[in-house]
Amino acid sequence: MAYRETEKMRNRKAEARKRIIECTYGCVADGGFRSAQITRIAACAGVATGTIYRHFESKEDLFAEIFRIATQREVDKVAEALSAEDNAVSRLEVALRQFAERALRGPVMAWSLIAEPVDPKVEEERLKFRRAYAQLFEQAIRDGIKEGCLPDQDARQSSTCLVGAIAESLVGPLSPAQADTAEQAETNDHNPLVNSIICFCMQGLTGTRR
Amino acid sequence: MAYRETEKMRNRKAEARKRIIECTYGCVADGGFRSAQITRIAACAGVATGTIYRHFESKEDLFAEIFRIATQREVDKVAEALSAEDNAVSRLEVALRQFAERALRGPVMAWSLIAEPVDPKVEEERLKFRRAYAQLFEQAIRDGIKEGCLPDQDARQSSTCLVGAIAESLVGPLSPAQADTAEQAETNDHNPLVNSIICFCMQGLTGTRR
DNA sequence: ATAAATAGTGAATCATTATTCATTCTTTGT
DNA sequence: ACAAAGAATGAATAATGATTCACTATTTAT
Repeated sequence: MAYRETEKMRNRKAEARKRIIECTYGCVADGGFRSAQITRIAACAGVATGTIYRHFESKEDLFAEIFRIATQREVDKVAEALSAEDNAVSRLEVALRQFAERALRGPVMAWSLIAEPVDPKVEEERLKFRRAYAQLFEQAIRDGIKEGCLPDQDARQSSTCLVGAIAESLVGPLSPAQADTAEQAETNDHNPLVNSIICFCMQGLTGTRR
Repeated sequence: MAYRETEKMRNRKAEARKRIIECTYGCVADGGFRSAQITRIAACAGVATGTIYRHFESKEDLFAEIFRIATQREVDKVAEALSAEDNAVSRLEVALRQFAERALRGPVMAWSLIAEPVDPKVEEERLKFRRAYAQLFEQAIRDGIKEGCLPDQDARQSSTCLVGAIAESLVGPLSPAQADTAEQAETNDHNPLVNSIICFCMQGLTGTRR
């Protein structure tokens, strides 16, 4: 025997892998999954196209991983907002605002995560992503019901509606055609758009029954 | 001169066009846009692939038209529900139910219209489609505010949230993986899913302020 | 230094479909 | 019947971009 993988090599490979991931992330944040071709990613990462395939089974797998990473960041932020020491209604409100404002701040990535057409494996991740959000909200809603600050309701269904209402409200402002409009939001953190969305959502949660 | 387009020919061409549209509609309703390849559509319509291009500029154009037609049907149904003689709140509730129930009854088409990845030109139609719904709801909300049965609110924003909440709630049940679950709905018109969605939405609209 | 083992390369290949266009078939008016 | 005009055909082409793989380079242990 002559060659055996050594620490040094392992590190180098890990770095290359990391670089590929970062470049893919960058490409997606910049122009969506559509614009992230293997050739471009490879060039950006300073490796040959073939090298990508030493680190990932396929483009779909790479994309799925990028999606997971990007998603995790967002979900973590919302989870953080929901774990504050406060009543459920306030926590939900802060979390919803976090969700919407972050999306408006990174519109291309948000659009990719929410609405860009993607391949099946990535779409699968998207469903998980949405469910992850919904589950966080769902738990908070249950808390709220227990605390008595929310009326009894189908927590799962309400959480799904929350995700939908926010996502839909953002699709317009986020769609590539209107990136400029969204950019304004970057400099304006008292965004009336966000306020209206949250108003509807909070009413949906807290409103009295007819 | 020897040949000039005659009524008979115009009819025949119109029929061919109609047949192409119907077959495309059928393919989409059956397996989504993805499964509607030109070859298959042509075979189904009993014409050569080239013939498709005598009637439509491109596949995208054909799809965009199909999308418009399918959409119009749905939007019309909602518009109908909203034009009833009743107060705005009741009309909105009936319309929302119409929207959701029709989607569950034709899950593949609904999925294609709401969530299937499609090409840019078709995606454009989708945005219009969603806006068309939103506009209908928006007007009804304005009516409701005027009538006094809805509290003052940003009608446009609320309507967008309505569309989002419903669409999101349906994406899970509609996604191709779960076509079977949706089929149950076909035989069960007292669907609890629909009721929960509508409950949230109506609260979002009517709820008291905190 | 040498050889075994693995890593990296990138031009060539493959796969998928939409689209074209040279050709054939139909219709129409004389 | 004939020829002009247009309609229909579908095999061939084009375009795109992911993936492969024969080859070169590098690393390691002796």
